Amino acid sequence: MGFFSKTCEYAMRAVIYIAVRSQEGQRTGIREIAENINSPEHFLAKILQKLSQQGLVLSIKGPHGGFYIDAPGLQRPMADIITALEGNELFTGCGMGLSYCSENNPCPLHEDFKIVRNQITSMLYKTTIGEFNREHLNGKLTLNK
Amino acid sequence: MGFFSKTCEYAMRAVIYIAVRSQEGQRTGIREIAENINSPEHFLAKILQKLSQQGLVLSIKGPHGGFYIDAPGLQRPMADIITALEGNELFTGCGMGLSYCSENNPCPLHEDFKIVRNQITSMLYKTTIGEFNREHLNGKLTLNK
DNA sequence: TTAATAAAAGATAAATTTGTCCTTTATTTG
DNA sequence: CAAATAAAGGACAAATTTATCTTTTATTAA
Ligand code: FES
Ligand code: FES
Repeated sequence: MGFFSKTCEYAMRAVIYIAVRSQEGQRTGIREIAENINSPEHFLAKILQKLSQQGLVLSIKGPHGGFYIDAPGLQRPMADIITALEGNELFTGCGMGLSYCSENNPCPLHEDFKIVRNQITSMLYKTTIGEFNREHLNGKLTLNK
Repeated sequence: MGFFSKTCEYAMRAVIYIAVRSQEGQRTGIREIAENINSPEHFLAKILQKLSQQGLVLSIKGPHGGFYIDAPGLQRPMADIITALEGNELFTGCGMGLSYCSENNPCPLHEDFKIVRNQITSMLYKTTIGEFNREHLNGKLTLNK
C-alpha cells in the first residue's frame, strides 16, 4: 500500500519533469518522460491524456510535439494533480473509512487525523508544479529511482 | 482512493470494537462486529483471521466463542494493525513512489512528506487499541457510518 | 501531397483488492 | 455422544487498478 496510488505517483513525477523541461523551453514526449521518471510508457500516456483533457498539461501532436506547461500552469499547486485524477477524497475523507468525516460523529482517529490531513493538504497546495528546475534535478532531487 | 486500504479501515474499526467489548468482559462474534462497524461480514472474517494468526486479536471457537483482546493486547498501538496487514511501507515509503525514501536522493516532496509521514506514524503509535470504551461510543465516537 | 512523428483514443489483459460462499475444525451444551 | 455454535480455511468471483497493444487523428516537414 503506497501512500498515493501509482497513478498519482507517476502523475506527480511526470508533471514535475514536464515542468522542468518547459522551463527550459522544451516540449517533451511520452517516451522521454517515461524514461526519466521510470514509469510504464503506455500507462503514463493514459494519465497524461487525462491531465491534458483537464488542462493541467498542454500538448501538441506531430513532429516536435509533446507535452508542456505554460507559465500560469507552472504556478498551480501539486494538489491540482491529485484532484484532477481522483477528486478530493484525500483532502476531506475519513481516515477510518466512515462515509463522511464529521465533528459530530467523529471516528476514533478523527482529532489526530484531521491534523495529518491538513498537513497533507497544505503540503500539496503550497508546493507548485513549477518550483523545481534543472538545478534541483542535477543537484539532489530525483524522480526516477 | 481512501487514505488507508479498505482492509486497514475495516481492521482498525473492528479491532477497536473488539477492544470495547473486551473491556466489558465480552467476546464478540463476526456477525456482531460486522454489523457494528458496517463492513462485509465474510471479508472481515478474513481480516480477523490474519490478525488472529499474528496474535493481535485472540479468538475462541464454538458456542460463546468469538474474538477478544487481553490486557497486554489493549496496550498495543494502532500501528500494529497496519503493520500486521501491510508491513511498514506506510511508515517508511516515499510519497512519490521512488523505490526507497532517501536523504541523499530525495524526491521533490521529501522534506514535507517526511514530516507528514512522521505525524502519521506518531498518530498510530500513540493511539492504543484499548483507549476507547463504551462511553466513547455512546457519547460521540462512531465506528459505523 | 506524402511520409514521418507524436498525442488521442479505444480495446484488451494482467494483477491486485475487495467481496462471497462453502467446507472443515474446535468447542460447548444438552 | 450428538447437535449446535463459531472461527479457520480454502475456493471462487467481482471490481478496481495497473499495464500493454493497436488504431486514429493532428501536425510537421520534405
Ligand atoms: S471522522 Fe474519521 S477522520 Fe474525521
Ligand atoms: S524520497 Fe520521496 S519522500 Fe523521501
